[in-house]
Amino acid sequence: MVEVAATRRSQPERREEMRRRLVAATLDALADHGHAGASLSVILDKAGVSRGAWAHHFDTKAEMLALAAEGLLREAVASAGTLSPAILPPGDGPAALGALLEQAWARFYEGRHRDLLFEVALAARTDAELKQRLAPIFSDFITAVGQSWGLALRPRPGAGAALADLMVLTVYMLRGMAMQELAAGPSPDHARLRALWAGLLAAQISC
Amino acid sequence: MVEVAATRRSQPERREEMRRRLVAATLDALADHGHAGASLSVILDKAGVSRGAWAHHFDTKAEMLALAAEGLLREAVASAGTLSPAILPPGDGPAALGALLEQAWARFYEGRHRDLLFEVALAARTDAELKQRLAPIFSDFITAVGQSWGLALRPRPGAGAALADLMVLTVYMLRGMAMQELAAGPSPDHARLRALWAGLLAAQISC
DNA sequence: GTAAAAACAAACCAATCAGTCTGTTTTATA
DNA sequence: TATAAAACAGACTGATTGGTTTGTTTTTAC
Repeated sequence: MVEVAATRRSQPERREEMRRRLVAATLDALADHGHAGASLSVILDKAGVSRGAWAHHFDTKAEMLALAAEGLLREAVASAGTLSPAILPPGDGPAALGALLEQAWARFYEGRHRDLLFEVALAARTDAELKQRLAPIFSDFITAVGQSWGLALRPRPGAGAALADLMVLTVYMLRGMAMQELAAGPSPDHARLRALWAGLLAAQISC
Repeated sequence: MVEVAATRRSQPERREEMRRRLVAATLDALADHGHAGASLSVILDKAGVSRGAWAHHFDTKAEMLALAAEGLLREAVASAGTLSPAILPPGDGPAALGALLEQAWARFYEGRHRDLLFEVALAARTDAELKQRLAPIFSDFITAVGQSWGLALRPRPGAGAALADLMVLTVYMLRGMAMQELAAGPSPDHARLRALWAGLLAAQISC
């Protein structure tokens, strides 16, 4: 009889991995079924975790959801801070700005990440506790975009708009476009519209 | 004993009014509690309608929700078509465009209407049947904005961007801003940012 | 090695979910 | 005015919800 060596793990290891699995499964359930469909049973199935084990690590579903949402948004804030400087090709304005837009689009406003962002924002709307925890992170995201994307950019001499403001407007536009794709499906026009936006920005920004 | 004269109503009247009440209550519940919290019981409480009466008029909650969402969006499409021409003050560009933006903002992207728009869009994401019914209306909205807002506007001679595209970008920007307010609360910067965008538009558009 | 604590499993619970069933009231038809 | 049909009310149903309870396995501390 072969005895499979039960991988012995310390309790901190166990605890951390279990909580990580549960939080990940919460986001998976949110992405797959939306806030309304992400029941505890669905989440636990995805995590492969029993109800009893779950209860040992979290008091309520709301607490677990809040933790998952906070993690998602904090990562987005951190990611926003590292977006622009590295990827901007030097020289020609519209193309470089276009590349920045495409990076932001792909990172935040397509696919699963976009879906989660919207699900979490909407969930917070009607849940005071969740809203209180998430609202400041949403604000941080905009602040991060405004402050850090401008690092590799310079306003053109005669430009009437501050760099930070232009970057915030850009993010808002991408978000609205993302919502359109979420609701109506992807549109072939959108890549062209992003390039058009980059061109308008280039009149204000040099890089 | 006073006999209150029971207001006699025809069956078509009854039917129509009951369905109208139920659809209105569905939107109220959606606005107040979100998709996840808008249970049939909540909706029926708001409507003041019994379960039996409801069942006589709708087969499923999903069907009623779809009808409510369709109505909401079709009204928005119609409203988008009548937005610009009447309200634009003639003459000076940035101010007129600013007024257009503020109109659009107030009509679509503030308060209850904004909340419902987002709730409905997100609900459709994970509900294939609902998505199939709503997606074309979301597309119609963008088409309507692109086509009709340009009626009172003219591109400036040297402008590189089509009017319709600029209007669509504008709506996307407003939407993204709306989502920020939904998630993080209203921001005093946003009115300024809208005016800033109106100024940038004025470089491309004369009116 | 042994006792305590942490981790885990699964049966269980009251409340609520969407939807149905049965019977009553109101309107329409003849 | 009698009969049928539509409108309505409220009790009821099985499934599912978030959460609890009881008992077992694994890790830790002595």
